[in-house]
Amino acid sequence: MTLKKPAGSGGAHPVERRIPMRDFSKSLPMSLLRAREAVMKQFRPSLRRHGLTEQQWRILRALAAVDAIEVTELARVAFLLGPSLSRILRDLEARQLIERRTAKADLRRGVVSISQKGLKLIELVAPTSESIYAAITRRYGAQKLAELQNMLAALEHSLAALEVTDAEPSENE
Amino acid sequence: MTLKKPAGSGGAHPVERRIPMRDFSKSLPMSLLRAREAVMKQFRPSLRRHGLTEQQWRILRALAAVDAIEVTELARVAFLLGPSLSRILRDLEARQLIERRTAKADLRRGVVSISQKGLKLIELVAPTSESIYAAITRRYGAQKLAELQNMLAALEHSLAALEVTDAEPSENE
DNA sequence: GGGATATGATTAACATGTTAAATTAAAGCC
DNA sequence: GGCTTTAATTTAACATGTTAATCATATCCC
Repeated sequence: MTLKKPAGSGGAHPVERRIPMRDFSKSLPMSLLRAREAVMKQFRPSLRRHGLTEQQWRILRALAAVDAIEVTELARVAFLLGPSLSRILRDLEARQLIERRTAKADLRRGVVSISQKGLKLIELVAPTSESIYAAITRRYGAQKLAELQNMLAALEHSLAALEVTDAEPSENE
Repeated sequence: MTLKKPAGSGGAHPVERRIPMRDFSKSLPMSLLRAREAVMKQFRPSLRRHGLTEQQWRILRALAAVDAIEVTELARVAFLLGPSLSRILRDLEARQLIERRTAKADLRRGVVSISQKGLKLIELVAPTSESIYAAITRRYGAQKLAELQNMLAALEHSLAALEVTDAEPSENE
């Protein structure tokens, strides 16, 4: 709280503050960030024990749900940018958790699938993961959780319409 | 969609799939991640035009609201881990957007404040930022937005109780 | 069918996330 | 008062986020 000035406590020139702006910590991006971090904090230790990062786990899970998938589509599903995905796939392939080939019809496209070893790893991690998810659901309430996810989806949908409203007001080039 | 196998299309051994798990893309972490990304996508172009990242902007905003603040407290408020904050403060100081000193009472503690130059930058960015936030609020609905934030805060609070329920079920000791 | 253009994927470069280790200063203890 | 322990911050090391550039292949189009 303390809003007093040090009154010449360091030699540097103290500054007048107070620019009218929304309370920073209550902004929507911060609310979403904190909420997500609170959730992921529950999962990370278990993933880490199995040598997986959050993103690697997302990829393996996405792959476990299909027979094979193209890299671009995988990026969309796992919500990763191309460069991140590219690096992670390189590592997962080196660990033999996934397998890759190229599409016969279009040599530019890569096709990825999970390996037997990858499936075994998923089977090892999934029970704990599901258990944590269940605990969260119990704690917060299944009903409320569903409602929250609806509201999040609605938010996403709302903003898809705006889409990068570019251009500065005062910076006429 | 297509769930058929390539039937010997690459030489590698195709794999039996289907491990029973929640639909990955509908998980809470993914919902929160996508929602946040949809929001930040609106802000990033403007910040970028002013040479700021999302995190740098968080720090400057936090600093603009106080006269001075200790590094640890700043990390808490801006929701950044120590190492990230340490690097960013180094850069912001080099750009003369902030000023640092050490607490007289405890030489371990760093004290940070925003500079005049930093304040000017904030004044330059804030209008666009506020305008974007207003547009989001209009689009989604102020009422709904408030409710969403309440639910996010409640989620955070719920999970604070759980706090890292460690220990694997099948990995005794 | 060959050159311009577009697309899928990767690489490059820099910023941050994440955990562990190192560094420096305080506090506690005897 | 010196020694151990604790605390604040930074550094180290590696993984990912983010944008731009590169590379290879496809597609267009004349």
